[in-house]
Amino acid sequence: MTKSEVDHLEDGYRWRKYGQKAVKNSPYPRSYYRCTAQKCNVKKRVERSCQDPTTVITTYEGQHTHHSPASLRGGGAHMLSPSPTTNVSRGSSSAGYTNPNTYHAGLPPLLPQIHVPDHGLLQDIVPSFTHGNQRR
DNA sequence: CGATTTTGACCGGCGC
DNA sequence: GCGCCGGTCAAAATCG
Repeated sequence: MTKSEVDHLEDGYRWRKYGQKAVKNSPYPRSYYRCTAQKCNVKKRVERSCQDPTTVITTYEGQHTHHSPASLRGGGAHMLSPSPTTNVSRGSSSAGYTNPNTYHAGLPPLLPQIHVPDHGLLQDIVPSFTHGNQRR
C-alpha cells in the first residue's frame, strides 16, 4: 500500500500502461502496468483503495531482470551499491523513494505499516542473473 | 520519429 | 451452453 494521490508513482522503474479496468470492489478503475524494459517481464497492478482514496494498492508481479533507470540516480543514497560497510540492510531508508518531495500530498500522517522495499529488487529472488551475468 | 497513453474489443476461465 | 469477470492486446492519438 502506498499513499499517493497521483497515478504515476515512480517506484524506481519505468512502467507502460497497457490496460485499465474498473473493479467492483472499488469505484475506481484499476490500471495495469508493465515494465518498459523488454527484458523485463514484470507486471504491476495499481488499484485505488476504496478506504483511502489517497492510497493506491500497488501489486508487483514478477521480478525485474534489469536495473532501474531511476536507481542510477547519483543522488540515490540507497541502492545496490557494492559497499562492504554500507549495506541496504539498514531500514532507515523508510518509504522515501527517489524523490519524496515530489509527492507533497499535504495529507495527514497515516501509514500504519509500510516496510521498506529496499531489498525487493532482483538479487533477492534471482541471484543467478545478478551473480555475474547481467551484462548480456 | 519514437515512446507512451487511452479506449475498446477480444480471449480464456469459471460458475451456474 | 451461456454469461460474467478479469486480463491482455491492438490501434490511434498525443507529447517530447
